[in-house]
Amino acid sequence: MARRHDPERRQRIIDAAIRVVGRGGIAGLSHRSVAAEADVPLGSTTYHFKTLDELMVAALRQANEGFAKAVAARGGLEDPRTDVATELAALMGEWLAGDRTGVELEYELYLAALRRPALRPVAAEWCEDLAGQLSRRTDPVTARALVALVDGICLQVLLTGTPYDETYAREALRRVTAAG
Amino acid sequence: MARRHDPERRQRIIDAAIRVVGRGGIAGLSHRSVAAEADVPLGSTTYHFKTLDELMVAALRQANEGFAKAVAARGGLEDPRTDVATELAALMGEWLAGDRTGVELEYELYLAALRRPALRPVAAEWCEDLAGQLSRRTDPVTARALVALVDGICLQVLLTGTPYDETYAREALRRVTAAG
DNA sequence: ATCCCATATGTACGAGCGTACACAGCGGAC
DNA sequence: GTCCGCTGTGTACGCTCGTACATATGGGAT
Repeated sequence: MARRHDPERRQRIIDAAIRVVGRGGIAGLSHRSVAAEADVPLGSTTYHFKTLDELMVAALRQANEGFAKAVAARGGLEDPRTDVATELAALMGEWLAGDRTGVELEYELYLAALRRPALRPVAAEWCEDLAGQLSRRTDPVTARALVALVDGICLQVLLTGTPYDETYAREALRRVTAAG
Repeated sequence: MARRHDPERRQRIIDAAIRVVGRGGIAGLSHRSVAAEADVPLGSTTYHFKTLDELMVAALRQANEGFAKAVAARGGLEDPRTDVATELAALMGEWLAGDRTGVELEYELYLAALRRPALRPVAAEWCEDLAGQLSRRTDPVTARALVALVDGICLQVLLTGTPYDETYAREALRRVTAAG
């Protein structure tokens, strides 16, 4: 049999789950499909994650961390010389530019919190993390509003198929940043 | 056997689908569950709706119409004496106030467009309808931004479990309405 | 009166699912 | 060295699902 006490086993399963959701959506997520993708036996997935909710929590948390790292790496949100609205609009453009796969995956896990209370704390983390980054440049209320607007704009692009309009996004974000 | 050529049959199935999604989410939607809810045989649902996507399109469209009617009935968006931001914030408060069932149902069908291209035109209709109503009071760009912000604020309430803060929503909406 | 077809129905099939459970083997406790 | 428990594995059960299909029937067209 395969080696025991594989410390990477759990991580391999999470990575596989993310690939499965990216390819076929949450609808295609099952203990079996993840096991096949990760090339581990069925019992291994059910052992490490009793329920699919648990697996989704781990996958969403990992996706969030990846996004946060990508934002931090870009660094524009910390540079006081850049305009927050411009920077956010550019960030969205970059995110939405490539194929839909990446952003679709993250939003699908994020939106799954609508019906799965277990995911809500992780979804809240995402909002708070982004709002926290923005709080270095604006007040908390504005930061929160910006996060909501970013979410709304991305969603409309993804849900309606409308192409992303960076100029429009920048203008809308700029209005929110303009204090009371 | 039951009577033939029942003209209400199709409508009964759509109504049942909406109740099923409201109760158990899209995950619980199947030809069988809808057939049971509508008290029709299985073959009836598969006959009228070859795929579940078709059924979801019909359900989302009906839900959208219900929402549009509710907004129109409130009427505040047409009264030039009211503030658009205040009116929208109040509308959201009303919508989010009761149990989550109604708004959860509509958002779940709406968000399903992320992965189901068949739903995107209907999701786009929803955005355009609301933006159209708002266009009587503001320019089209502002209207579009308001719709995005409304979506974002509602989502964050629903996804994170945060209680709705009408004062905050009104302030954020007000900033967007303030012309550039 | 006859025919045709959209509508309506019941049943059966194969696939995939979560779950449960018995068993295997490693590693630390003692 | 012995034992125990956590990690890992394979298999089988019962269920629900979409789909296909043979069949029934009513009403409009001819």
